[in-house]
Amino acid sequence: MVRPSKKQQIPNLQEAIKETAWKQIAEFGAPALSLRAIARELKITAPAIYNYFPRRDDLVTALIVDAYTSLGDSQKSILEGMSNKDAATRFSALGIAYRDWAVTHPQRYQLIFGTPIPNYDAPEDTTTPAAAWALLPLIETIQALYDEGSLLVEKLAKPSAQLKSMLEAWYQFTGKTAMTEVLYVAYVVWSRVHGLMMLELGGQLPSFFTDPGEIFRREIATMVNQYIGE
Amino acid sequence: MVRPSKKQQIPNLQEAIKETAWKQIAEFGAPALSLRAIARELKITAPAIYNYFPRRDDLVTALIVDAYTSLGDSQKSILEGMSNKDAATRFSALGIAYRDWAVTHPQRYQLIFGTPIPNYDAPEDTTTPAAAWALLPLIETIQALYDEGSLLVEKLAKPSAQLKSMLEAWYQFTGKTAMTEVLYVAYVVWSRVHGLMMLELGGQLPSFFTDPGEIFRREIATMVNQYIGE
DNA sequence: TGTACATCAGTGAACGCGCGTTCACTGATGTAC
DNA sequence: TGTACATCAGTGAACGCGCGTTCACTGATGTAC
Repeated sequence: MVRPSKKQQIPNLQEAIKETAWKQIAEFGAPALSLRAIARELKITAPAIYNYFPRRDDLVTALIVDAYTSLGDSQKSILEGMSNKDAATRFSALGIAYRDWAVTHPQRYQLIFGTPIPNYDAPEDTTTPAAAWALLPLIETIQALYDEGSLLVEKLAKPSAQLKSMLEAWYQFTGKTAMTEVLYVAYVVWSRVHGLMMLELGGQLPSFFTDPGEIFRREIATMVNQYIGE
Repeated sequence: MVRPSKKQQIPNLQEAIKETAWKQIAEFGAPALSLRAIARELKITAPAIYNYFPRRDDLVTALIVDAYTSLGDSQKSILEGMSNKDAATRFSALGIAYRDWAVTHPQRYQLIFGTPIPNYDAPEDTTTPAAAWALLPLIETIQALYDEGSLLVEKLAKPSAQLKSMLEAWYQFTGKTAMTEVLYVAYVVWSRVHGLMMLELGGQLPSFFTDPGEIFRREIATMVNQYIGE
């Protein structure tokens, strides 16, 4: 007969904490995340969490980094084995995958791109690289289009001096790996995709909005027509 | 000599409460809104607020409705006196005004279009009409373009059956005042504009992003080229 | 003009609650001899 | 194989705090006669 132990027996408690955190974020929203609620659900005491995350913010940071990494991985893996496909196809696949990831993990999406959690200060040195990682596949793909000459740069209006210097700074920031035109297109593409996702995930659309995915795919096609030639 | 009164003397306390609420939302974010904090700042006691807002959610609802109304008024007033201007000009002015409003009132923008407040349930019958009012000028303007034949509907790909029926439902919802093609374009336009604003207001852009407004104006111009002919 | 009374906006105390975090502890497990 | 000891993950009690909401009250103001 096994005596009930006073100690918990959850293997990999660190992961269990994060999983439970995601569950709660999904249910009550990121701003309502609470260590005590997590502990309650895991049937452990709140201070036990401190063995893995010294402060609440550290847990939030870990969740954010995980989310960025998960998105970045998903973007990256969709491109793998597609290098033989043409530019427009790769670009579209990236867009579709972006939405798929967001729809599958709406909480993760809201956490990294939605309204920031109150009283949480993101440590930039941890958070920014993770964010850059998530959006790198998009930039790289557009840069590849540029390199092969199928990005319709001549269609772009001449940027003002101020915009030019801003893009220049961004160019420096990327380690001169992505051209300013590429960065501009990437930003515009991302903003469009992001806008659609925020509307779709925000839960504020009227109930007759049954197929935001269709509109999303059409917008991707629009962008392909607009920015990709050949 | 005036004896100090035990009672407060704030004229129009209702408005003062809302103003203070906005101030706090701006500073700490909407999810951190607290009646006690508002009372503290106004130097009144918390229960006094209950004379004006029976529950915390009622205050939040009032703020949301005010925000929608404010945006709608701003959109509407920008169109006034512009009926003699051409379609593209009116459309652009609406877009620029949208951003101006959002930049001037970032908290209001986040409250109505950002991540919803946890533990707050919006009363749809109050909130939805206000939201519709805010976006009406955009829809009306695009409908006017459609009516005068300058909306490039032939450029739009044929919608799938599902998208068609969804737009049909929306058409019914507007009281058959806006055509399905108009609604589609309005949604796409709104999503683009919304995406740019969320990125700009989210505060998550790197510091070298000095001029998101320029990109915004270029996107408006892009949309004019894309959707408006003649 | 002066008094008695009703109204009602704001007060102050209290409620029950959940939160993040600290602290000394316990008891199961692994290690050394 | 058996004992002594160190390690350390998780416990339980406690802290100080802020929250939304309730309640009986007070006292300034307006109204009726």
